[in-house]
Amino acid sequence: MESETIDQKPSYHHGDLRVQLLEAVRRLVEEKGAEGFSIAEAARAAGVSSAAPYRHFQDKPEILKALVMDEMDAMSQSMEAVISPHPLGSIERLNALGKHYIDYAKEHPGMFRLIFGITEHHEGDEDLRLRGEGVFGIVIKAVADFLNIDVSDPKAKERAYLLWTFVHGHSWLVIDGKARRQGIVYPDEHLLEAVSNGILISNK
Amino acid sequence: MESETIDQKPSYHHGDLRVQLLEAVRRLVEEKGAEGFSIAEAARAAGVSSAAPYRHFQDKPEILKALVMDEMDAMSQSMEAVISPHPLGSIERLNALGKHYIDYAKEHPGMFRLIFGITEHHEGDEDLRLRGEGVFGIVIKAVADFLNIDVSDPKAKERAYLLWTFVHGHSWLVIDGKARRQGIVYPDEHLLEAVSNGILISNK
DNA sequence: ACAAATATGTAAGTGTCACTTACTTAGCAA
DNA sequence: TTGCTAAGTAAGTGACACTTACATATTTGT
Repeated sequence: MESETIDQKPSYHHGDLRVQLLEAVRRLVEEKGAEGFSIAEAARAAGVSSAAPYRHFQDKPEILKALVMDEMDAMSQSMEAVISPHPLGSIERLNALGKHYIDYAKEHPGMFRLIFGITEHHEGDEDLRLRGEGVFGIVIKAVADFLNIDVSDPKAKERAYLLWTFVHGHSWLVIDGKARRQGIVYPDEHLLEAVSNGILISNK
Repeated sequence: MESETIDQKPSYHHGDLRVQLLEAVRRLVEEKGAEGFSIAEAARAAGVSSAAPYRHFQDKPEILKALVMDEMDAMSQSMEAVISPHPLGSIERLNALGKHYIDYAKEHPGMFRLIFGITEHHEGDEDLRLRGEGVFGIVIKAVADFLNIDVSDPKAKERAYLLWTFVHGHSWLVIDGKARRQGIVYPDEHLLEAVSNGILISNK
């Protein structure tokens, strides 16, 4: 319970601008997409001048990066959370991860596009790469456990990548409306099962 | 041989503006991405004022739509072309389609993002939906032929969709650099084989 | 052949945005 | 208290999407 919207001492200094800007940007990205939001509007939402954000972030890409880093950290945690109820090495663990990815895309399409589509101005960014590795590592681990091989076994990474391409592709096609527009109506669970069956079980 | 860049009669009317604008936009999209190009710059490239494009297109989305429609028509044709050397019902036909999709993404990432990512301002557009259906239909047909079932069999569409999610996801991950940054180095052919094997052959 | 209608161009706006610069204010450390 | 610094502001600059009023070609009807 720090300070919420309650304390409105309209002091010259905002006191919590960085955080509130990121909140505003998150909301705007969700509403208008990563390309549709403007720093100016986020500043208005936070009640400061349009120049104020530049005291906390260099430019637009840097704001987006900060948001993505926060969200990827949260993603790692929520991924761990969704697999925890299922026994180690079970296929349910893997399906839960896939479902989680797809659900996230459906519930937060704007953020999904941002997180898994960013790269434009962040091609060599090590902070982002590491976080990506963290998330992907969870999948590799689950695959390795399921196949009963070591995480360092190249096969684990290869299979994990194949699963990733599916959920990634499916997520995009769903949030872009392309799946529905082509009459694709299979429930996610059905697709996930078909995929893990084809990729992991058939040629185990 | 209509008129090329050769005839430079600087008449008031351009004569070929629509076409040249689309060419300029295609180039700019490839250089700067679908969000990075500007109508103003395309107009400069075509040697006209920044207001001229609005005689041919209502707004930015409409220019992009025109470009996408042209490109999807071309895509249908090139898809037919790449499968034609392989025997009907062969797995090579399918792999050729997948390879073609991935190669297109790699060679024209800007256009790929545009074509397979558009939807922002075109959610209900029937022209685009139909063209998507045309492209997807080619895949469904190839799958049906391979499985020796009718194209109307729901199984054909389902399997085709699974293959689509894979090549779609893989293409995005590759052009976004996420695959390479996570140390994914398998050749496309290897992945394609693993997938068609898992999705189509194992549980044929 | 010629005039009117129409298509296609321009110049000069408007409003918004990203980002900068010069200045101001508040908080903190000495 | 004094001054350094962090974090605001106002007022720009230049680019862009899109509009409006006007200009010039081309086409069409007679």
